[in-house]
Amino acid sequence: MTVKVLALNPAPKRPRGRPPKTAEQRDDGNRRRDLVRAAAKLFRQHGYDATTTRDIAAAVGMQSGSPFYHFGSKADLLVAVMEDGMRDGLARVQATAQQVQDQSAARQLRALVRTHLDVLWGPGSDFIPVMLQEWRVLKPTQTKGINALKDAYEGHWTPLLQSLKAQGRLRGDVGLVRLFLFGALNWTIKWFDARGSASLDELADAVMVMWLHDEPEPETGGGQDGTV
Amino acid sequence: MTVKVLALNPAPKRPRGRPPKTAEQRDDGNRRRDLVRAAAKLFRQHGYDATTTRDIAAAVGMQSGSPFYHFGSKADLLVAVMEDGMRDGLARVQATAQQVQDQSAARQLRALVRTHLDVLWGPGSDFIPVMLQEWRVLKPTQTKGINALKDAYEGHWTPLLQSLKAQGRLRGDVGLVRLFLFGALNWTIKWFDARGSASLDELADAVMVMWLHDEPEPETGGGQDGTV
DNA sequence: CCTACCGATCGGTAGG
DNA sequence: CCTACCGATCGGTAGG
Repeated sequence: MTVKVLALNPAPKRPRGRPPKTAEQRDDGNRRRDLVRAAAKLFRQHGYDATTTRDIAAAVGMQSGSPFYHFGSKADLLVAVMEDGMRDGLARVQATAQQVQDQSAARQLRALVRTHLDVLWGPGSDFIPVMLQEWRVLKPTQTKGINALKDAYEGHWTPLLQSLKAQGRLRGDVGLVRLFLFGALNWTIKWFDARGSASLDELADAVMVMWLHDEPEPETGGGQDGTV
Repeated sequence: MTVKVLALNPAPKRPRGRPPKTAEQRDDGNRRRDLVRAAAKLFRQHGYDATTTRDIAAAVGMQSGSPFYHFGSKADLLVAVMEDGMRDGLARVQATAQQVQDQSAARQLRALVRTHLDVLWGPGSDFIPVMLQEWRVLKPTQTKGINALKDAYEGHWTPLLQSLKAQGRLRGDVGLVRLFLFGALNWTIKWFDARGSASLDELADAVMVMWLHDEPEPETGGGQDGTV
């Protein structure tokens, strides 16, 4: 049995003050999530500035002032969208990295690329596109926490790119490779149509074909990996 | 002597109503350009929505309502920024393409890439970044003319990419290659710092190193490149 | 979380 | 191109 022993938290065993509406209680934590989800969708469709807090409220059946019961400002809502998105994206990348850790570096990269495309385009993923497109509306103080998540996200890629470069299958400065690779993938939010002709798998394949160079031939007869 | 014989225009030989300030007269056509330039700069810095028509007016020393003497709406100003930017960008790409037409396909591509980076990052080039970032605020009817310019711009790339693919130096579907290549380059508007460590030349070199594959070896025995 | 509301801002216009 | 202004919208708040 794991028992939470967080020193803070005044042990809210029994409800205080608020009438015991169990149905509403159950929703309670979800209302905030509903707002974030609706905000993500609307921000993605129309942009942050063009979306009003009234739009977001209406999308979840609230009155115009009610979002401010959950969030201090419209910008805080945007921060929440980005943070939730990055937290989820990071989890997905971590899961993928673990699943494929025993495979070849090339296969690992393909898996990460595919996961990244899914983070951008999979069902219910408006969060990261919003982050990518609306990054500049936030001030540095507001993006501190998100930056930490982004660093962790990118951290999963660098060693892989380095090992592929060591194998001669990737060329150029690894830092630039990563930036250009993310650029190529992230830019899909400007042109890719999920209902269109190409699939995410085809996109991932194309990336690999374009970027991965042939394995250098072994020097001597029996060399197995390129070096030795 | 070229004499304007435009049937319309009631021949404004002598100034009517307005006092004959010749200096102001000389600026007349430039005021509009001033507005477009100021708009580009401000749109780039703060985004379209966050920039007010008052900001733009102030930037060129006008009163708040005066931009609407030159432009019907704020959106029209954005259209003008994009159109001017694309017209200039297209001219630059055309000039480059002509200058290097006798060089190898690889050199031609490198030249185009470098020019594109200059369109994005050279002095006074806020126009295209604005276009790339604010594309979605315009309705399809407003982007018709710009789309034609974009098609022409991209038209300069496709045959080159095709010939590089035929040489085996570029891999994957040419359409996707172009999209991913533009993506990688355009995404620099999100991270590149013109005052930073890397130069535009280094960026262009990195792109070539990453994307271009080794030339396939000749079929017959005397292989000259990687083998023997 | 709703009701009722404020204060500021902003695109745009009439009229010269 | 300026003066003076309108009308609407919008983020946010008090008070329950």
